[in-house]
Amino acid sequence: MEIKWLEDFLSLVETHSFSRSAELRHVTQPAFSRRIRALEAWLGADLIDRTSYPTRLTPAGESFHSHAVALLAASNAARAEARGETPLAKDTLRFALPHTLALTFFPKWLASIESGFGAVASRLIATNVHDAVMTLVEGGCDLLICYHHPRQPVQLDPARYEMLQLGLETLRPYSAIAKGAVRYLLPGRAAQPLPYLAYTPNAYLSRMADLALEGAPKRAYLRKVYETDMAEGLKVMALEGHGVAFLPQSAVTRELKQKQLAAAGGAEWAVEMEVRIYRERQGSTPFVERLWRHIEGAARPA
Amino acid sequence: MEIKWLEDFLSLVETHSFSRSAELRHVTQPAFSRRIRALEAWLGADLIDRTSYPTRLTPAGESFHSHAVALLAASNAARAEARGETPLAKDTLRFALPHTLALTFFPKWLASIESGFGAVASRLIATNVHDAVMTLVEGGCDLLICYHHPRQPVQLDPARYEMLQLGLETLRPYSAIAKGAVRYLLPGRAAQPLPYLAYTPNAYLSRMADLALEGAPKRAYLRKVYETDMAEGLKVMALEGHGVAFLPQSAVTRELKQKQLAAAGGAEWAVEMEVRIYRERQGSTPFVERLWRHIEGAARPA
DNA sequence: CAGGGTTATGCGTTTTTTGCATGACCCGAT
DNA sequence: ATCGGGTCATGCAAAAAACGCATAACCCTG
Repeated sequence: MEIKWLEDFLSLVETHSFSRSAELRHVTQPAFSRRIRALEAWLGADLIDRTSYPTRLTPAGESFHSHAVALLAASNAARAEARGETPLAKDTLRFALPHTLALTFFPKWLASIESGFGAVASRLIATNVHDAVMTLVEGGCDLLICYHHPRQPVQLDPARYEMLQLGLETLRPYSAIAKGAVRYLLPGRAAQPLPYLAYTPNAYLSRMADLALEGAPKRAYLRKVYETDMAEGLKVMALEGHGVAFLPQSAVTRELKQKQLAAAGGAEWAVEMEVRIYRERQGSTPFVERLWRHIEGAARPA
Repeated sequence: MEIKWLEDFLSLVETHSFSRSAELRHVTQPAFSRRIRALEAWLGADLIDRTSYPTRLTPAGESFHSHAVALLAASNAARAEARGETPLAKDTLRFALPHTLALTFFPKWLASIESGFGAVASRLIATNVHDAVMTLVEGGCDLLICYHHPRQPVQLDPARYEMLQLGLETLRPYSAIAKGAVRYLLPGRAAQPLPYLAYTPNAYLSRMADLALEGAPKRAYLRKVYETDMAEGLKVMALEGHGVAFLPQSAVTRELKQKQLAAAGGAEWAVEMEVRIYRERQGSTPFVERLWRHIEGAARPA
């Protein structure tokens, strides 16, 4: 049995879809399907009821879920200890965030929390949205902060995970400024499409950018010239004038003020996302509990 | 990471030898060595100090040992539950024994224990000596009963595992009876070697039979005609007159009485082994504790 | 009962693991 | 000091496993 299979299974429990999980786990759907079957064969019991869609867990799958979480947590703990990683100082919070939020939203948000709550020792795990969700599920973090959009919902069972909205974030197209004017402007022309700095398809913001393009009243003429999975990677390319990139507003506030970047289109090209924070309902330490109450209080009036 | 690697590691902890564990785990030494390295690579820390022989555990290896045991126990428990295996009735003892002892020694021994102690509900896991030892190490059983000989010691740390001697067992060569006399008699003749019913090399008793042959004053002339890893398998072949087999005395008491088998040589061809019972010092249930005390009392006067 | 979306299967290819042969090394004995 | 038996590591070719692609089988919805 491979530990990898447990991660596969947990991803499948979140998405309820073989093809979606396969994508998120960076394998093809047949390979993913076979890995789940291998896990089932090893277990000697079916985990998934495939007779309908969306797939459901069998009772065995239901009961195995908690075991899988515990096994992964134990294996991670064993590894951490073997590596001699210093255990976290007491009351250090473990946050999991997608890269972009870690670089833009998080520092300011933490400062605002600390101003009312007091200092918070924290460890930050920056990955992509899916892995951050997996980290929460596996117990690798106390709190998860990520984007949310109705068309690309984060799959976390509300019965198990509690959620608060921390704010809103607008994703818009930006471009460098040349001679005092924005260099590229949507929608572009069919004869001369704009160079497009895109997210890799597996990135959460890739789907958001697609939504923005689909939702706009006009069709955009774009020619993909670059791909990466981090907003910051697109930003530096945009700053160099390589093209148009959809970026979260909070990632570009400084560049806008310094007139290095400008919106490459009006509000019709924008998509609004929530920024959410999640925690597991069960098993919070008193410290997490107290902080959660504070966030709740700070968020509600807003 | 593969669960298999954890079993490899536990075997290595027992034997302190890559080559010996490789043999016991049914892979070649290079493959075994690489699997241990793979485990170390995954962990990010060395487990084994290879600078001297016998190999020692590094501090990381020392600390990982208990984690590995716990992980294996958890994975086995998860599997058992997923298969819907009914949990053992309360106070059911789990015994691990090599096949031969399960068929010969155990029934009588258990009866003698029950006569003084009262009924004991038990589940018996019959495998080979090495896997039985692994079962104890992994927490898959409460009690381990196996052979012991100074030249082929069972590698269990006395600090962790408590031991009692249950009795002695003599391994001797036997052969079918033809026309009132033993059919094959050691040492045989160089010109006409005796047909030999042998244990497969990985069997514990294979080594014991070798010791018997080495320790005898005369060289034996044998021609291997059959191999299997269970004494009972050799016995049925011997009964059919296929040759000479080294068998534990307790396996042949009935056949000797019924004059179907006879010793194929005198006491000079015999090897005496202990029958031992082991348990983990820590974590015994009160019931195991009570039974252990009883065995102790029954064993000491003998 | 079509059509889009989902999981399973067949097959050729790639990657990984294994076994064998051999090298490097340690240790005790001559 | 060096030899010899035994140990673990490494190079390489063969075997096994996993993967991706194409496609079939299937389910749900309109």
